[in-house]
Amino acid sequence: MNGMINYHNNNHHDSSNYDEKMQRTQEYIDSLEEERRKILVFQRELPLCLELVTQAIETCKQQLSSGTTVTEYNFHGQSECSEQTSTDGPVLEEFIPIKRALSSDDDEQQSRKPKKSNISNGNDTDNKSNNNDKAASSKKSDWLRSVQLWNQTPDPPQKEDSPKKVSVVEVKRNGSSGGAFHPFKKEKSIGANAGKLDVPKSGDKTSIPAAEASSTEETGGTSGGGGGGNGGSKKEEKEGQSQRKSRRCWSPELHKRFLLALQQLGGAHVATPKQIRELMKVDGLTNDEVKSHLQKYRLHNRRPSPSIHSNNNPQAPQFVVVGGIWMPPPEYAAMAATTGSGEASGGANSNGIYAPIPTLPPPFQDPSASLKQKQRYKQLHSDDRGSNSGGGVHSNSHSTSSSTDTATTSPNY
DNA sequence: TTAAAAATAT
DNA sequence: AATATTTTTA
Repeated sequence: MNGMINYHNNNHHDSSNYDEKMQRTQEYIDSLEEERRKILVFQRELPLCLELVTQAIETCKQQLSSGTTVTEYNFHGQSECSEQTSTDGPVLEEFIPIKRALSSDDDEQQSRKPKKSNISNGNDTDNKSNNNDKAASSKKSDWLRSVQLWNQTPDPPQKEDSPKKVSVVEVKRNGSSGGAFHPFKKEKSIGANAGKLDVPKSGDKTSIPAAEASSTEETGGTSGGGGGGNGGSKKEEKEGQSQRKSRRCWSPELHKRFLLALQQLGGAHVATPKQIRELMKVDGLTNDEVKSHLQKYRLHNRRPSPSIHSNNNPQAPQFVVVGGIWMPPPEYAAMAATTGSGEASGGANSNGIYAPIPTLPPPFQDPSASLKQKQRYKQLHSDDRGSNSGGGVHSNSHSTSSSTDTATTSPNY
């Protein structure tokens, strides 16, 4: 701020050289200070960096005040940077990993190419040329905005924090209104579960996708390829199956329902899209959507890597699969203990990631499910699941009832 | 530019 | 119905 300090007001001094040096020093200090402000945000992560910069500033100021020959602090002379832990300027160059050009929130230059906004570091070979610090303030703000980008988790509106620990260190910018702009807004209280779940989806698939401003709510905001408001036209396109459906977003609630259905059907591998859809009772949900989601779910569910078996990595949260459904061990234990009703809420954790599993113990499952399990027995065993050397637990025949096979994996889904 | 999610095709 | 591929979005 107040970027320009008018140093050298009286440069009448013919020793222009001196003034020049002073000026450059001052500029450098300014740059350093600005840099420091930036780093300040990452105080936790880059304490040493902060310290370095601070020291550098002090050093420079001393030099400036003492008026001694500051002459050569050639910043990027990479020459001496090797040995010196001296904490002087040059080091700064290392720390500028910042990439911006992430989303600029509000100002959209539509259709503008994202010009590469190069962040101008303080450093410079030709400091003269780019000493346009015009950007001083604006630059700062931009940068600050970008700060929260790094973990900007697009977490959906999601019901407020569950009591669970929110361990994340991140700075969320939730508070502000601007935050989530999930196109869909579902989040009707499902907990209340009026039985009717308003689906985020537009009315029906068959109808022309176009005019969807669906009355009640939501419809996929992202106007699809058709472009949202295509008032336009292009009827000649065969209406039957024209545009792609607008992308539907599976809200946590929706997913929760999905999981619920899944569990009632006996697991992801035995459930069938149609059944799932019917069980979910979500209005407007199509088979294809469920199918797609199921596919993704299975995909994520698959054993991540055979390699890590004996390696119980303590830091990786482990999940246990029960009847084809993932659940965190503690919950599983608890549930197993109580044999209680399956209403352990699951679905999405606070991160908005799927933390699967409301599950119910094997005891009660749909008879049809078990039937299907039998039908599908071959398939289940044809895939890679036992193929790897691991401790092939499951080759032994298992009755349908005790289908609990356990495995550990990453919590990806 | 990549990766993930959803839609669509086979 | 399951899986593969393509398209869209972050």
